Amino acid sequence: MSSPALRLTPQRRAVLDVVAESDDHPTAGQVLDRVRERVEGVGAATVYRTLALLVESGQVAELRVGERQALRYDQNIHSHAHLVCTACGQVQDAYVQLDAGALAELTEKTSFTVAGYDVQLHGRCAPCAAQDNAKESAQ
Amino acid sequence: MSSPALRLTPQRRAVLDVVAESDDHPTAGQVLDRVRERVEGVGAATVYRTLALLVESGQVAELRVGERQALRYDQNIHSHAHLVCTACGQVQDAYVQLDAGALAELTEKTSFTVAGYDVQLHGRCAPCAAQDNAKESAQ
DNA sequence: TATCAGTTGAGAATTCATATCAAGTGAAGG
DNA sequence: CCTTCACTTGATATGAATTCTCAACTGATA
Repeated sequence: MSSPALRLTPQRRAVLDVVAESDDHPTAGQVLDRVRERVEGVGAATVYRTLALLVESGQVAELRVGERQALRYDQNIHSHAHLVCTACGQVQDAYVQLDAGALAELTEKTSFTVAGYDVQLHGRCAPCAAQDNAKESAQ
Repeated sequence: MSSPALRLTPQRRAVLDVVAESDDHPTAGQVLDRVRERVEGVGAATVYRTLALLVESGQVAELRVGERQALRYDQNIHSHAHLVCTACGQVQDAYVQLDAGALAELTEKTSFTVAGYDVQLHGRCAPCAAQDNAKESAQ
């Protein structure tokens, strides 16, 4: 019952690389596209399976964000915040620390073991906000 | 072009009531089940439509959380945090404020207009944490 | 070289959510 | 009281994302 011999196949290597090199929080579909640019004929199932493995082993973070459903993947596994533009759907990283004291207090009060957190700030990115203003004054 | 006369039908009333009385962040499917306990034969489309209306009018918050996909709905529309158990998927409320100063600084640095935020803390709820420990010592 | 657990890709199957559309409903005016 | 018409509804079709199934493939090991 030692380690179950996980193989680092070309497909897995490609998924790993694509995620590591992406800082735009790609969806599984986008990862699939990018993987296929490197290795021909990779199946969707393989990419989904590999992403699940990476998430399970803590090498990649899974993000649920934006107006629509698709999950997104983040190579930054440290707790951090995401700025989500509700107009264009773009997601960018941000750093907002939660107060450690408040977290400790929370843990004590709720007996919930906090492993990490994700702060999602939603609003408008600069370009979309500008566009909004333009539209508003045009009316 | 005055108010488009939104009718408060029995179906809508039921959805409204169900959400207002639920503090477990039900998914749309769960809302549908609960609504059907009150009003027979309600269609799924009606519940989805009504939930969308409620979200749009700001009476209900939409949550994207948990291991699986389905959206969840929250009758608590004030900015608050959610403790998400990564083992059982349970979601409970928590109160963790973001530092206003940090937010202001962020807005300035990124020119991102923040409309609101959602803090998701993930980890294990007390029962699941206990189960983990039990399993671990059993090995 | 035979074996076998681990992997893969195609396609089917699921799940969640939204779109379509004909039929139902009720308020307002005649 | 009856007609009209905008608003609703529910069945069903549709669509997107994800997972499942399974036969074929691969490579380390005996």
